[in-house]
Amino acid sequence: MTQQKKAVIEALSEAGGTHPTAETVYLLAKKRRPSIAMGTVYRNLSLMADAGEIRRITVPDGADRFDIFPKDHFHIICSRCARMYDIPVADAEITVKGLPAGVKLEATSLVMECICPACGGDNIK
Amino acid sequence: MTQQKKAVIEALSEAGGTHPTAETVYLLAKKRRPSIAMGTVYRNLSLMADAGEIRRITVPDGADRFDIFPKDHFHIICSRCARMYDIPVADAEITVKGLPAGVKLEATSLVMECICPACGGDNIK
DNA sequence: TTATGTGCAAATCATTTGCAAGATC
DNA sequence: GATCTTGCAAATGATTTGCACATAA
Repeated sequence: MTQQKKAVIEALSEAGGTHPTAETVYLLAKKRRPSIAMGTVYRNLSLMADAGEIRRITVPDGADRFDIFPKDHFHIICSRCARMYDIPVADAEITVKGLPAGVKLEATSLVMECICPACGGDNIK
Repeated sequence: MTQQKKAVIEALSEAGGTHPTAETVYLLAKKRRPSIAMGTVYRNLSLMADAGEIRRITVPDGADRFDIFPKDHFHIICSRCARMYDIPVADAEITVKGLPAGVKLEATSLVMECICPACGGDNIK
C-alpha cells in the first residue's frame, strides 16, 4: 500500500457516487499528494478494477468512469448529456431471457443508455 | 449518396452480424473502392450512427463496433475474449424496474458483459 | 455551379508503457 | 537489499479534423 494508491482510493471515496473519470480522480488525488502522476493514477485504477475492488464503466463517446461500489447498483447514462444515474440493486429488477446457452451474465458491469429527465428529449448531444 | 458511402454500407452489409470495427469496415470498403480513406469511413459511420441508420456499440477496452440492424436485437460481449453475441428481441425479455422518474431507456444500445461459453471461466483476459 | 463529401496528414484524446529513480517490506 | 511502485515522457490506438481538391446534385 503506497501513499499514491492511498491517495487514489481516498480520491475515489471523496468523489462518492459521481462516477469520476481518471482525470477527475487524478485531480482529487493531487490535492493529497501533489507529486502524483497521471500514469500512476491509471495504473492504480486499472489494477483495482482488474482485481474487482472498484468498477470500470465504459461509456459511449467518453473516457471511462470509475466507481467505488462494486456490488450494489447498476448504471444508466444519458445519451445526450452523459450524466450518469445509479439504480440501487434493491430497486432494479433486471431480467434477460433468451441468452445463448452457457452464457453467464456479469450483471455488475451493466450500463444502459437512456434519455434522462434533464434532457427530456430536447437537447442534442 | 457518394460512392464512398455506398462502399461503407456494402461493407457493413458484407460483414453481416459480425459487429465489425471501423478498421474492418475500412478494409471491406477498400475492396470496392481502393482509394477510400480511413477518415471517410469514420465520417460515414458516425453520420449514419448519429442518424440512427446503424448502431454504434461501445465496448470496454476496445474499438467501437458497428451494426447494421438497429432494431431487432441486443448485444452481449464476453469480458474475456471480446466475442459478441446477439440476442434477438423476440428472445430477450429485458425488464428494468426502479428507474428514476422521467428516464426513458434507449434499450437498443444495451450492451451487457458476460463470460461466454467458449471461455467458460478459464481464460484470463 | 454550389454545396457537400473526400483524401490526406496532422491533431487530439484516452490510455499504456519503458525506464531510471524512489519507496516498501 | 530485493522487489514492487513511481514519475516522467514518449508511445500507442482510436478517432477527429483542417484544408485543398473532387464530386454529386
